[in-house]
Amino acid sequence: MFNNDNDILYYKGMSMIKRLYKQLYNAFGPQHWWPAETSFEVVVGAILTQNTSWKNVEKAIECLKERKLLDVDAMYKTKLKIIKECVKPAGFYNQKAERLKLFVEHVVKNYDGNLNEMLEKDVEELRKELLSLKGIGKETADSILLYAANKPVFVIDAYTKRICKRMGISQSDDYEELRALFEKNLNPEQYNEMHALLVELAKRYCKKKPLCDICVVSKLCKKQVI
DNA sequence: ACCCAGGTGGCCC
DNA sequence: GGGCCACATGGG
Repeated sequence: MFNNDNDILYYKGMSMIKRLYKQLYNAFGPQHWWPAETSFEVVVGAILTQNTSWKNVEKAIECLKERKLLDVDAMYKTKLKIIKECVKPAGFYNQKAERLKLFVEHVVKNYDGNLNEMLEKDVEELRKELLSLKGIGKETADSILLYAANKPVFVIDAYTKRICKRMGISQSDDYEELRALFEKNLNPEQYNEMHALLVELAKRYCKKKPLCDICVVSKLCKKQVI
């Protein structure tokens, strides 16, 4: 047993991804993701946060909550115009509102409005189903799979790609290739935490310019975190 | 006045 | 299969 996580020997023989996980977890602690109370809220958040800061998404979700629209049946019955008003702060509001509508329509028509029934399906089948919906691409689908359906799927986002490149973990831009790499190097119970930790890392050190994630590495190096 | 944010779909070649 | 572009608000 190792008694000190900062001891270099502790990391010997570990893959870069495993090591990064340990080091980020030591530095930042548990992230308690996804920030949502229900699985439907995860779905809504995942769609709204596409190329949008979480701060803006929170405003939109707050509005939906106040109007009692954070519910499959309620949203299904609500006019598109109302959804658009609520979702406005999250940007791209025309298409996002439309895509939320399409999602709830799918759940109502195929699962009698029971989202959990849909989420209990087999992973691969569910992934294909999600990807077939307009407005749900790989990252959004995998966020829903991991955080709403509790499936062992790792989520790759722009931050993850950037950090991988800068740290020399992988130069690949291929989504599936990166996903396979993380899934191979982590336990399924770590997928949730790792994705959240990478986002936290990026938020702390990659704020201003894309290039500055080079300083992520150097800053954390100085602190002997990485 | 820029640049960016926890992407996606549609078009082009 | 890759390279652009529109989509839109709010914060630095």
